[in-house]
Amino acid sequence: MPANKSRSSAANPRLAVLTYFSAYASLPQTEAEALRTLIGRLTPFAAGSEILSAGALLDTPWLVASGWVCRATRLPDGRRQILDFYLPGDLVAFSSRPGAKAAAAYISLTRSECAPAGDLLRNIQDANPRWPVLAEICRTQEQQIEIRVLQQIVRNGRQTAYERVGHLLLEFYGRLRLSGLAPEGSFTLPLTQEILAEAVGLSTVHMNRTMQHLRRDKVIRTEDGLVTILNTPALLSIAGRLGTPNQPGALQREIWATQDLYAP
Amino acid sequence: MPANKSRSSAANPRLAVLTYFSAYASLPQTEAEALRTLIGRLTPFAAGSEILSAGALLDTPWLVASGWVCRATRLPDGRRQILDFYLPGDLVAFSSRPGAKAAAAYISLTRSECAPAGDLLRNIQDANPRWPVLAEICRTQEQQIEIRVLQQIVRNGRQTAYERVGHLLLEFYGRLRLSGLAPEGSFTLPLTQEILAEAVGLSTVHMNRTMQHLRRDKVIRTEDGLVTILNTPALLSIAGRLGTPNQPGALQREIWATQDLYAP
DNA sequence: CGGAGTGTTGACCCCGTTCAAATTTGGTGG
DNA sequence: CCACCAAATTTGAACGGGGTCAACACTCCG
Repeated sequence: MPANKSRSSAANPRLAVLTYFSAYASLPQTEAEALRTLIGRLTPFAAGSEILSAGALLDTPWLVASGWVCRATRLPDGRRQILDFYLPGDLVAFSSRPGAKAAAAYISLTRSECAPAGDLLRNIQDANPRWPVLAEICRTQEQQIEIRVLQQIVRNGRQTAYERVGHLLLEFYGRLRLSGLAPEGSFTLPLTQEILAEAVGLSTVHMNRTMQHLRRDKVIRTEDGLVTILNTPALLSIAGRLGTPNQPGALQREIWATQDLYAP
Repeated sequence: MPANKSRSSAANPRLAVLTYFSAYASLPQTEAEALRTLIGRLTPFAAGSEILSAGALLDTPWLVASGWVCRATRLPDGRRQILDFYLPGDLVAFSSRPGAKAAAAYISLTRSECAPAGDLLRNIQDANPRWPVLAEICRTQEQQIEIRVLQQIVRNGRQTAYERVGHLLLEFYGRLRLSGLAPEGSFTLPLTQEILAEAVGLSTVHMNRTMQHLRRDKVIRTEDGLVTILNTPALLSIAGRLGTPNQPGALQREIWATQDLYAP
């Protein structure tokens, strides 16, 4: 197949951030401008490079403008566990808790561009923040990170390979949609299957077979680096086991209900 | 065997809290007294009762004085994943982030006694806290919770059953030692194997077999509800795969090094 | 053209699940 | 103190999900 490598939406890496932030709340003039200056100067990171190492003070946060970043831990025997992902619009190494330290290393999985977000950190730590809406968004992001981390536990602890991969793809889709990076049910996935496997606790080989399984079931399609979701209800059901409504009420509020998690 | 059921160190449930807190920092007079008043009035929770439900505002934190508490999520098909544990001395439903919501339900696994810790929350949210040392300890606890949650991901994602159980027991041991509840290498484990399995992502049956395995290898001993660690180096090696030093340097700082995590 | 990185496939096997049933433990009331 | 029952632990047998170890194909790049 010929090179259709519009691999990144690199047209304007800043657009994703703006779309993402205004998906959460409409920014007043001042704050929109503050955000735009913030992402005015971007720092590039090479694929595989460490943005912040484990144990470091979380006093130099970043805002991802393009590329994919993660938090990861390595076991003594060399195996790696990816803990969570940071996509364009996300805050990296950001903690409003003063004196907080990185519990794991932050690593840029692809080439990426990030903006130093120290201003956002200082803004949120102030009792009367200059940019209240931005502060609110930062707080929401911190909450979302916690939810994602807990979901990662459930994924790795209680779900089958098929369900894990489905849930992860759904997470990516839902998040990228907020920043306009997943138009028409498809998004660019610039990660190797090995990396996906490291996130979801599978071997590379089985990761590959599981994706094939999802393709065979016509739930997704993949071409080049593009993932297209063909059957959203099916994917939802796979990700959340919602196909089997055994327990009647009272469970919708649980975090495990994936549906409206990314629709603020 | 005759009833040797000194099941709980219920002699004085407050002692554990005090031991625990002074393990982190020596409290000045005022703060020690503040802590003692705080745990003056304890609220009992029944085994299995919900302390705070998922989605609720985290504005009513608790301090565990006795018993075991956890955070847990239930999947639509009824299976449960335990996310993390809270032992005597630990803060439950505590978040310094204003407006934070419970990402999962808090549940008392055993009968427990907790002290309302709203004062500690207000103390830490103040820019100039009345009790600086207590504030520091609360912050440390928040950091520890994050580390534990990430470790839980690695456990469920990358470790075998044998390693998971070993690591979890080691975590319990290390934490209980800080509050004086694990004298002479043994501690009371008031949880059923089903609950342990729900934490570590195993079936109840296999949880049972794995504990037998650990006993057979003379790593631990269990009698009644008491767990005794017979071979600490072996347990450390199992928990952290430290038996195979494949990767030379630079990894000690990773959070996965379990050794000194609970020796502040 | 060669080599590294990634995706794909096949064969084999073991770790952990599932489903039962048996056994032990603990609690409760007679 | 014993009978009784529910909960928890333990055991067995059979199955299958996922890991491991190869080899191979493809693309990208120097």
